[in-house]
Amino acid sequence: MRPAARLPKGFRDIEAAELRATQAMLAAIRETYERYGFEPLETPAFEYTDALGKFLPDADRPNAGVFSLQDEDEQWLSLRYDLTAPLARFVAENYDRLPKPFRRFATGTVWRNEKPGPGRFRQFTQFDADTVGTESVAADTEICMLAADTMEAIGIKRGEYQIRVNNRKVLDGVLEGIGIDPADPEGERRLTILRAVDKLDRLGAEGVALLLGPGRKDESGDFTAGAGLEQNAIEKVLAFVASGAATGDATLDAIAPLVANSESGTKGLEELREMQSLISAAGYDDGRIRIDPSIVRGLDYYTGPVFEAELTFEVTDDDGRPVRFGSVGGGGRYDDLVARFTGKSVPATGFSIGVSRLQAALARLDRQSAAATLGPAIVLVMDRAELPRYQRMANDLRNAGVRAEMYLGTSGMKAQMKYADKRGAPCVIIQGSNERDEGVVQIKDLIEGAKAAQSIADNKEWKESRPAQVSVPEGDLVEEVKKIIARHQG
RNA sequence: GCCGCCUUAGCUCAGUUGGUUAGAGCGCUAGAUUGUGGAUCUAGAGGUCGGUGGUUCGAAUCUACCAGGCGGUACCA
Repeated sequence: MRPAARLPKGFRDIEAAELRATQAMLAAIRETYERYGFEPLETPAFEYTDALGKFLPDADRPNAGVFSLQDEDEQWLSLRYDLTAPLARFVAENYDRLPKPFRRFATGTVWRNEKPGPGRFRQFTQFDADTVGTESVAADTEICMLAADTMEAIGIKRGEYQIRVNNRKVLDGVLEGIGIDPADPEGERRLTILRAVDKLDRLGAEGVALLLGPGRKDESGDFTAGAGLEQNAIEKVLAFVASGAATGDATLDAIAPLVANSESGTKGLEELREMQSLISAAGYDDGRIRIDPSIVRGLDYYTGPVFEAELTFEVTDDDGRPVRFGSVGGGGRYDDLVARFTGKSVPATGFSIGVSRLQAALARLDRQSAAATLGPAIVLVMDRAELPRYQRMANDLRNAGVRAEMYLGTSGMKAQMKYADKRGAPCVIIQGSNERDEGVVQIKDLIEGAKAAQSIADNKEWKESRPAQVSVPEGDLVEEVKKIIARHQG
């Protein structure tokens, strides 16, 4: 039986135009990260599963969320699901020789074995920057500024994005205030609360209130268990989440009374105040970076500041319905990740851009950075006996830095013209026996030709007028082709 | 994982109360046009109607299960 030619679920092929746009975006991000002084680092796609911390509890098998396989020595390997866990492994393994703080950026493919959805795939690209080895919130602030600069570097205008900042310690302070111990190792409830608050933008305050309390039934009738908080506890959490004000300082003042009785909350508030003063000193308090108590992040390894990059414009799908892309980047401080390996706490903070998701959002906006790239100039094969001659023309063009190819198929001239059209060729080079005898080549500008065609309805006229076609001496071929390309690259 | 909706040609979709050989537009291929991508006209290729069972004299149509897709929700360490 023949295998079906089919793409695995949740994966996708990426073709030329998108690939070029991706490369352009990666280059812009990289340039920004380099400018902040981060160094590139590449780690492999696979890590030992235990290094990723991905074994199922109480089982000898990796978590279902990661793609895993067993090596010949029966050790479990998993494809990385983010770039942070491999960084922690790298730092732990090379700790002594690395400069501290250690600052690196990394980009690459990550894999998650989860249910795919629109804009959510099982393989995608992230671009991370992290600073490892300092507790200073200056490092966190800088990461936020980096995130803002990066958004602008890839063509998102000021005002179209926002970097939102909060602090887990403040949140813990609020939880303490309602009788939840954040340090409780059985902190299921804390995580449930975090995740509930994380859904604020999607479900609204009423939805979150249900998730904090008895639970919520969604529109399909499915029920989600809640955190089981008392009514006044729910109100306290929601009050905190809603305490965002017009300015960072006003927000901080609004938060202050809510965490005044908590040591952790007070510490977090101090950190936020320090960040706020650094942010405004750098001028990023103009809306680029904002303190927002509703940002919590669903992951539980964050220990201090957390950030999210959001797009503030609406994106619609092909049917005009609004699409929720969620955050296009996020991060925060994770002071305990390296300690998993060394036992020694190493403070770290970082940010990850979801390149694929960001690009999908930009594509919806029709804002792909790279315009349609011109195809190669095509040398038509009019006479197969003269292949070497055509080959030489293509070579001359290539040596002059012009993308060119000789038609490599075996079809006739009409098909060759169609091929050139489909390839987006700026022009074709035609030399049949007539031209060869005269020592000339015909060069047809396909883009001008297409424009001219719009005003020609009659086929005879279309053929005879040969729009946008010139005859030049063979020696002028390269120069003429360059002229045509220059005209269309403007 | 759970809930709901959907699946007919490469794409977008028609298809009567279940009734002969399942259609259209676009796209594709070829010709009209001995050496010119467009336009026009003509012809052609392309379908086990998502799969497998069931009901029926007869199923694209009804039904059960499965797969895939979409949406919601959960999970996303």
